[in-house]
Amino acid sequence: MATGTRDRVIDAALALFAERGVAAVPVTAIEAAAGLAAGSGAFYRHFRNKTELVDALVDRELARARDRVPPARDEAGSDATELLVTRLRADLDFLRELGPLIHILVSERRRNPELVERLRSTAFEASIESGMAEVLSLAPPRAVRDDPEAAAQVMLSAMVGFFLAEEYYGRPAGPVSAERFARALAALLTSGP
Amino acid sequence: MATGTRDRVIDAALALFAERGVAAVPVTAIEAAAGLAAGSGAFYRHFRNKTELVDALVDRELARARDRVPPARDEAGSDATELLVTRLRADLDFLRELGPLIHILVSERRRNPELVERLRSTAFEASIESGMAEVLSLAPPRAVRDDPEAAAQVMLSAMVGFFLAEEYYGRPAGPVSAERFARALAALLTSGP
DNA sequence: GTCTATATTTCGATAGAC
DNA sequence: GTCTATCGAAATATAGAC
Repeated sequence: MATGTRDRVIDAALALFAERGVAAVPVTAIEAAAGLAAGSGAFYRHFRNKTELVDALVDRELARARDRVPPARDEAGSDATELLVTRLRADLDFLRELGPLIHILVSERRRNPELVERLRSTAFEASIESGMAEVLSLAPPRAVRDDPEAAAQVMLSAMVGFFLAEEYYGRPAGPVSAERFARALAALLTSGP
Repeated sequence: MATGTRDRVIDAALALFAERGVAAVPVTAIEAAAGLAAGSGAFYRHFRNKTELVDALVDRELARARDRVPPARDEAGSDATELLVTRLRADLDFLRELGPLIHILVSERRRNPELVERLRSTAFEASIESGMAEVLSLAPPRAVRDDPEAAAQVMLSAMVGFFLAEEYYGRPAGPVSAERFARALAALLTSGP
């Protein structure tokens, strides 16, 4: 596999970086995990250095995230809360898929301020906007109607906070499962019966 | 200053670790930032190695966080939402104070699973419990009464998520200020007029 | 493209003078 | 306790055979 190795290196690095952090993973460890001889410079046939690998990795994973098709919605016969729960479940799955990339982006944020700004001004703002539209379409309570933008950020922040606690603590941090969390959040954001 | 240097080293390391991550900061950089000659082993008169420094740093900062006295509440004449906003403001200030420590704990979580568990089983669970008590005492809407534990975790997760977005993006990530965020969250969790 | 081998740099850690 | 000096280990990166 001529060009397949490059992707194997990225795959190996993605897992190692997410686990230990970029700075703590030597190139030799990446080589080993990618099935190359550790200590051979084989890595350098594919990337000039570790920095360039990080860039390529982030580019590839962000593109992958962008291209991900949102699952088709089956809304028939559901009430507002139920619809929102479905969305929140999908959001959490998405975050979980992106988990390794997120850890890397966080640990590399100081070395890549332009990337941070790109994410903020596109992904973040788009999330708020779409969250606002969603929540407004679902018979929201007064608190949501009063400031839909802030309510959308509450929704987004809560999901991110839950996801990160899950990641940090290894498993659900408390007695509240993801499903129960999503239901509680959805119930707060919709009037319900 | 005999023992003062030790604390200066910890202070310097706290800032550097939070900024770049523990693994990426060499001992020489810590020495320089603490006013010692970079490359001299002066560091090793105070700590056996970097691992021991991390332990001492985390211990010191966690003790500092535990000893922090919560600001006295002045509740007279406030309604439920207002009381909760006050609490959320204080929570966010607390998180901001702990910012550097939080980054270090996150980046070191794989190397210190016992510490992670200690945090989960004390700080996390205590936060949920006290959040649940607080939110139940404030004329909550039906969604909160249905599952107060989950509602408390929504509150905690939202605050953590907001705080982390602020930290990651450098400043408020979107058009919603901390104050506006706290108001929206408090309004969702209380019936309010 | 991958290997063995190695040059080079950086970092962790210690010895000994002051 | 801090310094200069330095050793040894580990990591980055290159050279050249296959």
